[in-house]
Amino acid sequence: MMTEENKNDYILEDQIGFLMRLINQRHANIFAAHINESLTPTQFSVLVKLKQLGACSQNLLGRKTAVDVATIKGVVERLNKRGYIRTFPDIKDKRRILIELTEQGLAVIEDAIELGRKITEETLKPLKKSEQKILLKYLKKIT
Amino acid sequence: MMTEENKNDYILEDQIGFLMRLINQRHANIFAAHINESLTPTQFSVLVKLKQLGACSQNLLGRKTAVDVATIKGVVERLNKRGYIRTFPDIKDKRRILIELTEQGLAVIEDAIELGRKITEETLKPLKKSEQKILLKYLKKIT
DNA sequence: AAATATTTATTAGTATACTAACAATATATT
DNA sequence: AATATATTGTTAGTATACTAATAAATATTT
Repeated sequence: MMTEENKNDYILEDQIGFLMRLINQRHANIFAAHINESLTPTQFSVLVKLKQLGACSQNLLGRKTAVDVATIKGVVERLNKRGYIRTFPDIKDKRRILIELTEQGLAVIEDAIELGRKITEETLKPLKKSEQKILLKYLKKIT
Repeated sequence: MMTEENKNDYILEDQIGFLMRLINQRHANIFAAHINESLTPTQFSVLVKLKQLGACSQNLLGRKTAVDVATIKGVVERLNKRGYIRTFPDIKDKRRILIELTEQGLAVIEDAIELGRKITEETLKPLKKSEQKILLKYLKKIT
């Protein structure tokens, strides 16, 4: 039987979902403080992946960065408008829009990646190196 | 000096920020699968905290749930429209709007909390109980 | 008491993040 | 070849989540 005590022991601050939201907020702050070119974390991820993949479809880019099809459209639109990427039609598949980094986009993301290392480092700073490894290992398991 | 290899070893999938986004997505899916009353995680947090605090200002409620002032307004508006909370003016401080759970809201959140336990459990399921404790401990440290 | 600063709530604007419905194209099946 | 299925991209709608500017009320300082 459920006692009064049991009923009241739901501590919001101990729940993984709530904790993740707090950490996301802290990470977003650290991110914004480091990144000069005012990229969002999502835009950063998309540019990193685009550098790694080379020219690819909007759809694939979204899948590789875990950005859904409706969201990737706006992200690509804004990065395009700012001159970091360009788009062109795929001749072999008329459904597709191909996307690639511009020279400027490449320069921006190469700089940003170096800042990205610092962002990760600062986010994990409260933990020892050994603890950081364990944390990342466990986080990957619940992905 | 930075070698070619060093330059290319930025693995997006190993970064805390990217991992958190993936886990948030998985958690949101688990959350939506369990919660009947179609609450969002944010709405859930707000109702849990409101139950715990009792009547309080919109501003305090936002601070206690880490929802900023601009966002809490919409959250409160929607919960109000659905009849889960009611608002009334604070006589002692005319700036404030006080908020409290309705009977319906209390019933909804009491049910939802039981589901919340299962949501946390399922999110952490890939880890052993001992690993879960360590993960939460480390996550709290980087909050 | 008057001036200053802080707190609370609102509004407008931007950027994710998702669902659902849709159209166009490509692929697989019969 | 014709039909059915799957993929790609777009659009509309909802809900966070944030910044910055504003207004009203309260608290603090002088």
